[in-house]
Amino acid sequence: MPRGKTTKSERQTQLLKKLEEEPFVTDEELCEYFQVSIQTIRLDRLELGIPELRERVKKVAEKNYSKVKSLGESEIIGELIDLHLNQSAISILETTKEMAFRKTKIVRGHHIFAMAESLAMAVINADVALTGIANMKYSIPVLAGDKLVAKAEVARIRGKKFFVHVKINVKQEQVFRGKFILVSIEEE
Amino acid sequence: MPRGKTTKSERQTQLLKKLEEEPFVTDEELCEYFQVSIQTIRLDRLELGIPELRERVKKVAEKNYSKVKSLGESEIIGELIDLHLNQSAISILETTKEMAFRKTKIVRGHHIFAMAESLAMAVINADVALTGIANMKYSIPVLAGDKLVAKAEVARIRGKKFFVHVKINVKQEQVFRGKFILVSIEEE
DNA sequence: TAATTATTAATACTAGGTACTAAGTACAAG
DNA sequence: CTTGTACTTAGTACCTAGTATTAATAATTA
Repeated sequence: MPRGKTTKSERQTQLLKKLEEEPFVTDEELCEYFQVSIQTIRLDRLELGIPELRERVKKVAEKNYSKVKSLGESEIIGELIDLHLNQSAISILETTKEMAFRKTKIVRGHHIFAMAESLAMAVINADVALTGIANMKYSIPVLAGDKLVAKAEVARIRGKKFFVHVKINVKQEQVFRGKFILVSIEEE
Repeated sequence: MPRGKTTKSERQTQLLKKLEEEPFVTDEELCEYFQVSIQTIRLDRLELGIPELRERVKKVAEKNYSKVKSLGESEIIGELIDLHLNQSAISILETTKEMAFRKTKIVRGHHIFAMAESLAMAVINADVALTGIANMKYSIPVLAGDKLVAKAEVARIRGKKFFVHVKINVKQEQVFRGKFILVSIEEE
């Protein structure tokens, strides 16, 4: 729905909004949408520092590509900063607003669970481990932007079963604790 | 490291591999890498049906953009197919290889947890709910491609606390069960 | 009305291509 | 040795979605 004529600043505000919703729009489509010439759109982009379509597409592609890659590569959520195999490990994770509910900015539980689970697996000296049973408790809600520090400790090893305790803190406060029983699967 | 001269089919095999690893490469960079003319690269791409750089970038961007959007919109993992508010709910989720470990094809625990958690939240008639405590048990590993069916039942409501039981099955076998205690947060 | 701001137009130039034609090179078969 | 075929390179015209710049016109404000 093309707008009727408005002021420059109004148009620029709407332009920003429009591109946030629909970033893959050409100048030509924009100038039809706003009922102005293509040069006006380009001046607006110049003033607002909005890059051209192809740059916008590239940015989205690169951001997501690297995300997918790093997740596939490491298979650990968060950054491993300390590791004593079969004993203990520490990882950190900076939470973002993408991990949280829009309304409350509370980080969704499965992100915290994923961090704990992957750290528990990392600390085990087995090629492949699988979560058997997890008993866990969330204490305080985590907000987007909080920096999580996870500590894993191997409590007991019994054959193929590993008992790992994971605690996650924000600053000095514990926000999660869980007991994982991991079962190693050996290669045939 | 530019290759020494090889055959056409060898080069094309390597080209496919190269672009899978590094999809954001121009023909010019490729022709230097393979030590052939730019036209050869273009003929190769034509024969192999590989689109131009800008199309490749666009594809990656669109794929990931829509993924982020759909995840943000629904905030439920899996497809909700039945819902009796404050009583029970059913959702289904087709697992993919992206959710699994590369080596074993076993689906990572947090995806199963996320499905259960979000279904538990969906069944509650509260604007925003937060996982308090979750006690859970995985029984059988889930393999990439398995179709998960989750059933949630509200066991008890006590003030702001909701006790929800979630069971996830693959065909007739239970692969997960968990008890969630959700706490509703009211608006001020 | 004059000055200022906003908009439109026009032109030259760019990257990273497509599509096409033509010519050159390598190598094995006759 | 020459011919045929596959492969490779070169060159041209054209495309999209722009940038950067200059100039002219329209709208607003002092």
